[in-house]
Amino acid sequence: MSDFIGRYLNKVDKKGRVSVPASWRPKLIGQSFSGIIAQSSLVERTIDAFPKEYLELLQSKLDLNDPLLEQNEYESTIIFGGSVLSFDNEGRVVLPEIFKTEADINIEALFVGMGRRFRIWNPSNFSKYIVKASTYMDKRRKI
Amino acid sequence: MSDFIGRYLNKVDKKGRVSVPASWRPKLIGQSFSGIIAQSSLVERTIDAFPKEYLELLQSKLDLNDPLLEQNEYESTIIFGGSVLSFDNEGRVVLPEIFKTEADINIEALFVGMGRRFRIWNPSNFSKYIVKASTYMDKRRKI
DNA sequence: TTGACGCCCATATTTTCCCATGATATTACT
DNA sequence: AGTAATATCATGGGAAAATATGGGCGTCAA
Repeated sequence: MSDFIGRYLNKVDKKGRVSVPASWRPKLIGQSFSGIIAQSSLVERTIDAFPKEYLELLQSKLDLNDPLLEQNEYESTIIFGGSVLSFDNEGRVVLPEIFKTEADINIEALFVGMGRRFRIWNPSNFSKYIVKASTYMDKRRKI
Repeated sequence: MSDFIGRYLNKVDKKGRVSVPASWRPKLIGQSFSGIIAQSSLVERTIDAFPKEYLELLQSKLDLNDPLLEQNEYESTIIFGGSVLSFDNEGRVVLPEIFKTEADINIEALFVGMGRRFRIWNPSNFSKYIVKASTYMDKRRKI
């Protein structure tokens, strides 16, 4: 049901490789492609990541809005800041340079589950974020 | 209805393992996963824990919303960004390092039932909490 | 020819599995 | 009832398996 749960801290080696949590891999392995779709988050300093199927889900939503853009939208999602990162034999992906700078990930990468997708964080950026998120949720609870 | 009732004090061994109270285990065993979902409490110095089913309930609620909404972002990070702790053959779980520091649980773990969920406390923190809570209730009664 | 990348192998570390022990509670039997 | 046999559970530790990590080498392309 929920694909990505939990929090995993892994190291980024000098080649830029990082292990994707083993328990998540089965959900990222398809017949056409094994790996993740990633893009710099538009709202936070982090990488948004998800399986290819999730992209297709988003796509079909967009299609409802404007069927004529079908082809365009799909491609633009990938081309603008989106990357296809495929696994090596050990279940790692290579983080492109742009993510390392935009999300500030160099030594350690924190994988954080969000249900249908996940994020990859610089651990200290995540600490700040979690404070923000908690505060928000706390306020909400009290309404 | 109320799944988790009672208090149990168990030991944490040097590997970080702790037995989950045997009487609770049946409620934490599913066909795909056996164990608990845990997260640092936002409001107290303790661990909040619950069955995975509870998560799936939340997921189906979230699915009704637009996956791109920011509100979802905070929610799903809090909810799914916790930890997945699965049972070993003896019904124990391993407490990740982060809990040991954030909830201050190292030698003993006190399991406290809260109905649908339960909490795992450092026993002395729980004592303080109880004092605080009862004082609060006491004041309220006098109003 | 340098570097990025895919592929392969080696090792370290972590996690899981399996079995043993002791304590406590439960049941059976006389 | 009193005592012995049995079951349940918490706990501990060693061994095996899985995972994360690090590095080498050949290929391809700029």
